[in-house]
Amino acid sequence: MENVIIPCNLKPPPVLPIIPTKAGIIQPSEFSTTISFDSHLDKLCRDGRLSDAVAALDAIAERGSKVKLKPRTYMNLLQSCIDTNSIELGRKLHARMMGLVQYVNPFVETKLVSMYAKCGCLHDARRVFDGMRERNLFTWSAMIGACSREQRWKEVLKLFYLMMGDGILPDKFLLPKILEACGNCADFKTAKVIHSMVVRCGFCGSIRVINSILAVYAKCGKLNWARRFFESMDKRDLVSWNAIISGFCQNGRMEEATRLFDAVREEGTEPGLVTWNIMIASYNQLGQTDVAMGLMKKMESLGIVPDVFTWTSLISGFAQNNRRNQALDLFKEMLLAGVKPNAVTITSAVSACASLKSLGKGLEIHAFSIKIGLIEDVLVGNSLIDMYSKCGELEAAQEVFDMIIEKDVFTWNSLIGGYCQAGYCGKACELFMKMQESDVAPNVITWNVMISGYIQNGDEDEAMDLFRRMEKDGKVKRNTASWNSLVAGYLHVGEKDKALGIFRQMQSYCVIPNLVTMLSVLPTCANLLAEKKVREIHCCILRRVLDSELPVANSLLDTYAKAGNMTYSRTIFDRMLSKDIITWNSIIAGYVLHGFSNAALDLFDDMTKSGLKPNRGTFLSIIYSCSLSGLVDKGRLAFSSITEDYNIVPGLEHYAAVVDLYGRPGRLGEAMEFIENMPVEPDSSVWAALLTASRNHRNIGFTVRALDKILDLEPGNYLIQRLRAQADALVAKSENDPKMRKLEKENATKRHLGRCWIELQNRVYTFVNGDQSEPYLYPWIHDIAGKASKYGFHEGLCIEEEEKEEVGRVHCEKIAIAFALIGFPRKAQCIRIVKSLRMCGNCHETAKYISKTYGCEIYVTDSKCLHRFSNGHCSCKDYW
DNA sequence: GGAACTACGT
Repeated sequence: MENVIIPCNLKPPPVLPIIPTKAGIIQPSEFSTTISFDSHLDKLCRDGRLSDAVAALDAIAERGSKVKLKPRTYMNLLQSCIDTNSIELGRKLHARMMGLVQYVNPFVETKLVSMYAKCGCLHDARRVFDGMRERNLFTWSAMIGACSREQRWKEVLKLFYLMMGDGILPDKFLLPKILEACGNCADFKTAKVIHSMVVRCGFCGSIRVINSILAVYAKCGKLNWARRFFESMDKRDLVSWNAIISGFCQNGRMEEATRLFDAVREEGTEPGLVTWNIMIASYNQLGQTDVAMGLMKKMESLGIVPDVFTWTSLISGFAQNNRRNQALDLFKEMLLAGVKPNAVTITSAVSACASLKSLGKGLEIHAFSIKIGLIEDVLVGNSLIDMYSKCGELEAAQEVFDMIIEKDVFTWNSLIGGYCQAGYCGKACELFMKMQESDVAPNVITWNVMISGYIQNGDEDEAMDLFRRMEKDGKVKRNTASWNSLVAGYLHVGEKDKALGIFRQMQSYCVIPNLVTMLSVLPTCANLLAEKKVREIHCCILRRVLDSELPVANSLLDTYAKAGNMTYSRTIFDRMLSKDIITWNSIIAGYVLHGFSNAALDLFDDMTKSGLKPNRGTFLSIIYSCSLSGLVDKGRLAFSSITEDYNIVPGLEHYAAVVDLYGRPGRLGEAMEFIENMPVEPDSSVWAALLTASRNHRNIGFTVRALDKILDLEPGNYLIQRLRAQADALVAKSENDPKMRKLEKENATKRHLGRCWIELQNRVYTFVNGDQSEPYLYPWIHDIAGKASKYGFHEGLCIEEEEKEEVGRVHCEKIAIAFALIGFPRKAQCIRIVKSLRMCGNCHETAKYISKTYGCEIYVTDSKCLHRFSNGHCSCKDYW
């Protein structure tokens, strides 16, 4: 601002009194000229004394004087209110006018509408507008302009039709706004109406109107219309090019967009900053952030300086493509380049911090946004609330919430969600109540957030109550996400069956499940008992055409593998058009699970040939495949290449896999040496791998060492205590060890852990060791077990997880197999059993024998691994 | 009195 120098010898001008002594008449002694009350008020306005002018009006009205002012005076007063953004004075003025103006003047009323509209009081503008008897083009323009500023596009279109009904046509200034609304509502019909109107009324001369029409066609995805229109244009400017390029970009047709981008030059125009921005933003949205980055470099080399749009779209592109740290680096770079971020930029950067749960960086940007005066922005505030909630800093989130003056539904939802996530349902509920009293109504998301908050914190009743009430009390229609909240909530608290129940119910209510539903429900079926359920869900996925969604296909193939159906898993894999690292890892892990190590290794080769980089999960499967195939050296090589070639720090799971690798062929010494040289402290999974190895190779010394190490780490582990006692008994060569008896007495409740489940004809049956529910099975069991032991049973180190089988205490999996084969009306071809403990050697041999003599496949998942018995062999190669 | 093409959060 310039400094105004006031000469010191000059007296300040006389100050106008608020009201002349007699209404409307000015005392000649006070003023050089006689002026009317109208001009008195005008002068007050011009001098910036708007409040005095209003006070004068007030005073006059209080005296009861009937003053008739010129409409022009009111308009000037209102215009001053607009210029100085003085909404309170404007309201006062409005109230006075109601009493003072004898006749309704559409011009004054229009001014009122535009005052309210410009000050953001859409409601009041609408009230005045609705009360008007006569509206002119200005009136409609003011109202439509206000709605368009507030992005209330549907209202804009409604107003447009009303206006046409009144016989008033929009002019070339109003048309672009209405067309913008058409674009945002995808209202192609109205756009066509306007197009023909423009042609008929001769507005074709306005390039802005023409560009707007082009933009609507492009935005509505009517690219052929847009192209034809574009080609028919007599005159095109850069904006026209931008509009058509943007249309192709938004519909993902990047090739055509690029061709058009090149065509700009051919026409002799240079692509401008906006043109580049459109291309850059599109590549970002498509996840091709590197291409976008390259474009920015190219644009800079051509001398075009990236602006806040360029930077912001790159930052949000990186943030949304799991490259949040780079997004924040870009943010810094932008500041260094001297480009001032705006609310959208800050929002993107803060949301990157939120996903990173990086409180430090979030705080920095919070402080920065205060510095540059963006803290009151609702967008910035909302993202900060989200960031603080995700970082568990609810007090800070609350503080930001309290600071936001004009809260929107996101503001409320973010904080409510934050409290729910942190488990403070009471606090969330309090806010939920307050929100209902505020002028922001809870939307379906608010209700869903509350529901999932309650259910994840174990308050099922309250959640169901909200779920029932939302439609009636909340006047909010339930959506798929509402049902998903219930499904995910039950899963969160481990209630798989209830989650599946909700899934079924949702289908009976004809609610269409979506990707999220499938991704929640599928993993619940990742076991041998649920194979049929997986097929059921698979059908549902096909019906909803969700099989083309990569995450769904990945989850489906993974679940099939875990449910024991490798054939379907492979079919899905083969039919997938695009595959990512998760796809490959899932199928490879599936083959390892089923003991097909060669298939796993072959797929690993295919995967690396396709150019994908293996990650930790891939390597884990590969080491286990090598272990299964006895390829110790190859396995060791794979383990070394984790660090050497891929720069990944191996996890404990990788170390355990290497112990398994040495352990299988009985290279126990090397396994032990490997453990001793580990750079990290081995955990019980590493020792458990050694335990398995030493048990399988009947090395009592190593067995005891491994058991002792595990007991150090998990002193309360009953199973390990039992095995340890058995080992002592074995060393003492006494079958009747007192320690063992003491242990079993103390843990009487834990003893009957031998339990298994089997699914037959859509029903799951449970059996415990020595189960007497089907006594007629026993003769068959004893007969088969006898034959099986002759067939090839060799005693291992007799340390088993459950008590020895005696007469009348047959292990449950034998009973289950017998039930499936002879107890059930239809003989099963494929038997699927889940067992709580590790199978004993005898049951394992029996299962192998049965698979050969009965020609069936038997799948047993025990606490160690999946056993697939077929034709007398087991997928674990007798090492488990 | 005023306009077209570009970036965004649960």
